[in-house]
Amino acid sequence: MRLSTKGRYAVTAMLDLALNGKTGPVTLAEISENQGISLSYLEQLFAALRSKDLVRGVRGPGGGYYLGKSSDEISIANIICAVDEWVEFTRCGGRQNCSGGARCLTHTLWDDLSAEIFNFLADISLGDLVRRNLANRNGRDTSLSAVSTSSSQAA
Amino acid sequence: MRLSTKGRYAVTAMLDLALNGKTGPVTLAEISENQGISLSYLEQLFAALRSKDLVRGVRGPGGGYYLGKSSDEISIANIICAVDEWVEFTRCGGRQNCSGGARCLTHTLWDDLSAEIFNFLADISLGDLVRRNLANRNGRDTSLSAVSTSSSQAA
DNA sequence: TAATTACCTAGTGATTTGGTTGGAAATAGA
DNA sequence: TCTATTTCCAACCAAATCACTAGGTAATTA
Repeated sequence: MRLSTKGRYAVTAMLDLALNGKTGPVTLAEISENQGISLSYLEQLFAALRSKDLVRGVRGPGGGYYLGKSSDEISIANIICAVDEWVEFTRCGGRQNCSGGARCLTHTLWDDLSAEIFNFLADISLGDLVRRNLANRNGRDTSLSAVSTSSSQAA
Repeated sequence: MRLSTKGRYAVTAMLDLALNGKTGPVTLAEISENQGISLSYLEQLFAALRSKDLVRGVRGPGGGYYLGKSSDEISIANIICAVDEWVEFTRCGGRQNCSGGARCLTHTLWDDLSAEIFNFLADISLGDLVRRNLANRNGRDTSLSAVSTSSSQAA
């Protein structure tokens, strides 16, 4: 898995779209202005998002972008994978030349952990984030998703 | 947050250390051999891990690295933060010049999500991963941590 | 026709990645 | 004490990635 600033930009832009796209299409110029991301960089990100059907573009005056599907059907994992080229994990290409077994062992552990992280992000949708915010206008600490058993360790 | 191949290398190396360090110190040469990571790159990673007291080095023949504390006291988030320089999230530096409010809104949403991801990774320890593997020798699908409510969405 | 917008391609400086080289300091064993 | 081993440390490097700029073309509206 890969979670970089590029993915953050994409998620941020999609959030902007989910929040402001209720009435009509949102232009990249608006998102650029709102989020402080350069227009051309947004174009590149949205090319990737469009290829995965996460957004739908409308050309011409009055055009812009819509979400490609309902905000509940778009997970954070979907967005990050679209722009960050889901890096395939080196799992020794099956079982070949995995010297000693110690290598395969840690690879397996890492793969399991990666899958867990992916599932975590796949379970949070754009809709979840938006609703959480609306519900949290003056309240506090609304749980983001079904998953929320944090405690024990801090930074 | 930031989850790159660099962090993956660090987690993988720490897993190797947790698995093989029961009897004595583990040399970087062994980890390099086991995991296919260059020795010098490991040195750089372990310099960062050492500065955060996640590992303890012993010089000289028969030397190597120990875990700096119990594997239960080392979270995945600890490891990734040590090598990846925990990127501070642009939250508009407080509340200044955040045009329109739409920007602050998505920033807040992103910050909340980031915190959630961090908590998720902070709740998984090296010890969890090791125990999961031992428990899963011939069994299947042992839950990794307390957190495991996945369903609904897939890739 | 003109303005607006998505869409496309190429390039660019800065940073990060993952690695190499060449050591120095500490320690165990001969 | 000498030597081998190992961590430690600094500088440097090619390749990739990041975030952006520049300069268009295609579709659509008024």
